Amino acid sequence: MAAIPVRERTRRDIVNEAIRLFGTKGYAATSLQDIASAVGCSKATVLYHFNGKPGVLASVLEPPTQQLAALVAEAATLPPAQAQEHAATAFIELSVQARGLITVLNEIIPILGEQPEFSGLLALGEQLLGLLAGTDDELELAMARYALNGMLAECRDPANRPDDELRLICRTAMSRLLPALS
Amino acid sequence: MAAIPVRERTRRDIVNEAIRLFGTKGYAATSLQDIASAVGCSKATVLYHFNGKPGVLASVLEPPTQQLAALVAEAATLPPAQAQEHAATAFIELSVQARGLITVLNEIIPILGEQPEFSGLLALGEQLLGLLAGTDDELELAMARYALNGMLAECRDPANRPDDELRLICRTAMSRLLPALS
DNA sequence: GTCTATACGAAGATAGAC
DNA sequence: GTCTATCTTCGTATAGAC
Repeated sequence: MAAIPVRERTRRDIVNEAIRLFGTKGYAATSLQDIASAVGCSKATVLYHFNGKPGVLASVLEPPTQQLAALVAEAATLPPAQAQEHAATAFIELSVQARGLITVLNEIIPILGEQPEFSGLLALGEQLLGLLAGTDDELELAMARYALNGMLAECRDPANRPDDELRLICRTAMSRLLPALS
Repeated sequence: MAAIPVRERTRRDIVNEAIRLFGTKGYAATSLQDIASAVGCSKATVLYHFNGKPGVLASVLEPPTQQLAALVAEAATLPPAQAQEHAATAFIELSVQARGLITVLNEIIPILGEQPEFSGLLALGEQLLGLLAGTDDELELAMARYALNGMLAECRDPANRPDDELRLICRTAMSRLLPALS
């Protein structure tokens, strides 16, 4: 097999440790020194590979962002009613599987709008809201936002809840908030 | 009229500026130096009057905490069905009126459990969940949590939305999530 | 009692040697 | 590409003037 370039190897190690630390201790409570120590390098090395702590965060959130983009893209190919159903089901699944990072997402929402690195994620969130609401009505869009934000919070609350229980709760709440859902 | 003691005057000034700054910039983004500069005193003076930055936050959150305590106490005197209705209506009103601080609350939720100064607020939140759910059923409790967390997030989202619009959204979401509500 | 001045450790970030 | 050294600012703590 081909050798992995040193550059990519170091970057990957940093991202992996950051995922682990952000998911357990949270974003704010994890220092660059924590990440550097876990990887076995210096703070300066982390900052050489990434554009500050937000840069590390952006790389950590990249995979789930890609998954969300795929979700939205696939829903766009469906007729409205099926698009709503697909968005709801797939987003619940995505959230349940990325629970650790959803906790991080909750933490950084207040600063999400300020960092241009996350404008893509914000835009995807807006598209998801439209898909879930299935209409342009302001009140229904608000219900979709309620559902999304409630889900983000629910993924955080009890850390060790069975996935199936979390799925049931999220699905029930979605069905109640969005009557058009089956 | 009686002269205000210097001690209380300084404390009040600090709390008022902290409320303003926390509400606009957020808790983490507001430094003790910011507060001290706004008041016109030194950092050390702030720390003389309050037990660190969390101490300032505790004083800032004290009025809404008292209001929440009053809400829960009054609901406890009512029969179950009316208690649920009262909890929902009064909590929506409390949240709408304290929007700026609700934003702060959202920000500090992850660290709320670690600071003993806020254990009272956490306990009140649990009691409120029980009142809203109106039952011990785990799923309905989760729906109440969903409603509460969605509301906290909704109070944050668009800063300059009319109060009445926010009330309607919160009320609609609560009614859908908690079918026992009228 | 009330406040100013000062100092400490840790954080994110940068500069420059190797 | 990685390091050490350094800078600034943060929260925090203490000594001492008034």
